[in-house]
Amino acid sequence: MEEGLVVIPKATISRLPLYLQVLTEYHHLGITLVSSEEIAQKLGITSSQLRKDLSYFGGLGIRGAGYDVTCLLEKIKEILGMQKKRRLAIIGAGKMGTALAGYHGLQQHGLEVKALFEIDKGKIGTTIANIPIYPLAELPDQTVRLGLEIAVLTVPVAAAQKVADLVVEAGFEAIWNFAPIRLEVPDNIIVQNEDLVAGVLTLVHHLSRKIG
Amino acid sequence: MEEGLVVIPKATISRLPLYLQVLTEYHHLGITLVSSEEIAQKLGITSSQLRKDLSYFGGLGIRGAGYDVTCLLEKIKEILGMQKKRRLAIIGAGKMGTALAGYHGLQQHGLEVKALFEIDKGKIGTTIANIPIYPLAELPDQTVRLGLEIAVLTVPVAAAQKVADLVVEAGFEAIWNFAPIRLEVPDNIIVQNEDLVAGVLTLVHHLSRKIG
DNA sequence: GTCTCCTTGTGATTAATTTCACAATGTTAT
DNA sequence: ATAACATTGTGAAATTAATCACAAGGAGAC
Repeated sequence: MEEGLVVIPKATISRLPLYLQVLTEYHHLGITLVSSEEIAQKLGITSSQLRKDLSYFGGLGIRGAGYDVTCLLEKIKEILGMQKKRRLAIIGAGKMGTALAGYHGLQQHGLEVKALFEIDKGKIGTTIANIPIYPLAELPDQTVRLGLEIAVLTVPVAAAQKVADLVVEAGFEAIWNFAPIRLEVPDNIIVQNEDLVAGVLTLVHHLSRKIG
Repeated sequence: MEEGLVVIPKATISRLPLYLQVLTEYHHLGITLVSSEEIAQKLGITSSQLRKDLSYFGGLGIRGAGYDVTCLLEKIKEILGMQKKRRLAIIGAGKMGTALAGYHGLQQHGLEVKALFEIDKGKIGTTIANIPIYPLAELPDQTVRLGLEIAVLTVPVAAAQKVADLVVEAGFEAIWNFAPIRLEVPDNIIVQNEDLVAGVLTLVHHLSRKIG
């Protein structure tokens, strides 16, 4: 299985964060070796799917034994591009912005929240979780000065498109969008939509099939 | 296309919340009729995919004209099981729990947050966004009293499995889990994982392919 | 009413993904 | 060193999903 020649299925990439999650758990428990069957059961998938997924990245396992947890963790981090630290800015210091600013999970995965941006004058100049809050007008300057790459949009839906335009203008490479709207941005800007409502509606759909 | 006989693809179901999102947008703009091509462009999918998806639910469109926005919205809400209101409880009144308690998007989709649960004595007895905070010990009683159905888990990862056990014990039907861990629960309990880290890591992967 | 135009709905086709089944190959015990 | 065993890695088969292409049918003009 030579890398570069083979295209890696989107479906495989989408599962890598899950693998990262359970492997991190095993790592914390001090487990060094794990079989595809164990991981698969934990995730509710088949072991052959896990093995097929991992096979795209070369022979990572040890036949007869399983996978080395540390080794596999490193490999997945590499594939996901997590070796390099990324600098984020949160746009919108409301409830959700505040929650994300204080979320340790980001830091733990190499994601550094360097700045918050707001229009509310009362918040500007203060900090949240030691992260300074700047006026939105400073977005272009601070983007360059701090080397910001990813913009986290936690603004009201009515403002989201306008803020997205500013973010693109300021030179961000990617947007992590929490507003329930499809943003229109140039093709070279990466957008990841984090639609919480979509998630819970999937749950509601299953629930209504279960209990009516 | 007779309903009941045909199985609806999972992929189709997973797109319904997106359709709901853009249709709601059109509805607010006062647009009453929309073509599959318009919706598809907004979502970055093909119009034939949209039409195929909708075809599973019967002839919802008007040939030569498009789809009636209001009518289609109603139908999608029905399919997703959104007609009935659902009662939620947020377990963990930290930053994320607070953010969700004040999030209007839930209310707008028929999801009523009736209670928060905490172990921190300082928070118990107070309210967040007019929602009372109860001690975790009252979970079983309040679940019955308030008719709670969906538990939103916004507790630290170290506590998540234990809290999930309590939630199942208390009689909840479903769990919306924000902790980055795969919960082990009985088969009849619905779990929807909302792993924010997974979302942003997908973004990081794309970013590292783009700029290294 | 008829003709033209437009957009849906869908069978057929192609592509993507998952599962199967087993050969390959490493581990462990003796 | 050899045998018995366990688990990976992977072609082939099966399943699921997306796309194509066009017939069906409703809207609007005149």
